[in-house]
Amino acid sequence: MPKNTEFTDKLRSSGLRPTKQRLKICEALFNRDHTFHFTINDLAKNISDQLNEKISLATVYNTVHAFKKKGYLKEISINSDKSYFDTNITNHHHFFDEDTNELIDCDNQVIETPNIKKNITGKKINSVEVLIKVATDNQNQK
Amino acid sequence: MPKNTEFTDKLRSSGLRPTKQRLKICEALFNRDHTFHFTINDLAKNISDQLNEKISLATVYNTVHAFKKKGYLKEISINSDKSYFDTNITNHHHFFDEDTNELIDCDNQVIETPNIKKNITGKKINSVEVLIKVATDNQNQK
DNA sequence: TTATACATTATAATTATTCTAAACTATTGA
DNA sequence: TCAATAGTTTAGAATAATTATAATGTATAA
Repeated sequence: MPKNTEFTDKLRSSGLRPTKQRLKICEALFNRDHTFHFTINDLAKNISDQLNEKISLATVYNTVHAFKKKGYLKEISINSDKSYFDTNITNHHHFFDEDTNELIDCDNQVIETPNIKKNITGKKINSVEVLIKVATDNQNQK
Repeated sequence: MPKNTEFTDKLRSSGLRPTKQRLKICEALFNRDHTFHFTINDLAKNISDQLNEKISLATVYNTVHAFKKKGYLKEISINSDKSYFDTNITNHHHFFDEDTNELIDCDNQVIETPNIKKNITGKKINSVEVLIKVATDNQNQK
């Protein structure tokens, strides 16, 4: 659980100015025991509700994308109507519960990262991710 | 390559009325040698340019979603700013070329479907899909 | 053939996201 | 310490994808 000076260092070390807003966003994202998933709206709401700070939505967008670029966040694509982000930046896989729209992390103990037998010529593999969609047994349409 | 009467049967058998528009959309989607990926805009444009038919965008949306619900199409989520659909409804995996934004199918010969060692209690696995992101070697930010 | 339930359509509404340009602020170095 | 300046924030406008609406049209069952 890093304190604010650690966030300041973290930001500075990656060339981002440690502004008040960015520090608040760091606090909301990284001052936690567990990693989690969020949408930009969730985050903005959380900051205004829990931390009692009003940060412009545009700034939250800017900052989240800046953090993603610096590798502090990952973007996840499950359904296309919203962007989800993940504070767990390790290589890991997901269960997606289609009943509840809940996204659950799981690691290589639960799902073995598959073997890639052939690659695209001249390209480097950046990530290999598995998405498992689950739902309760007795329902078959969305 | 089914002819229109086959599309009529296909639609009727799943409880969808074989309207002029739906048949045109079937033609655009399924009258092909290979499966492919598309956005709804692509499809609407293709129908108006290639097949010389103007179908309301709302109808294309309705129809694509109806086809998805019936299992004639799959939706793919790679990036969140657009919805992609796939006429290949078999269980398969994808390479995503981050340089060109191109999505490439690959089957179980190329990527072995991974073993799931633990599932969510009370849930049924609906799909297991692997997404491999690749890019040219000497570039590391988006 | 007609009634009706389902489809289509143009357009408006909504939603997520990005853009813009002005005001603000962290940093650098005089 | 104090500007200069380059990077940031902001509200609001703009854009783009998608969904809703409500009137018109059409496939189908009786």
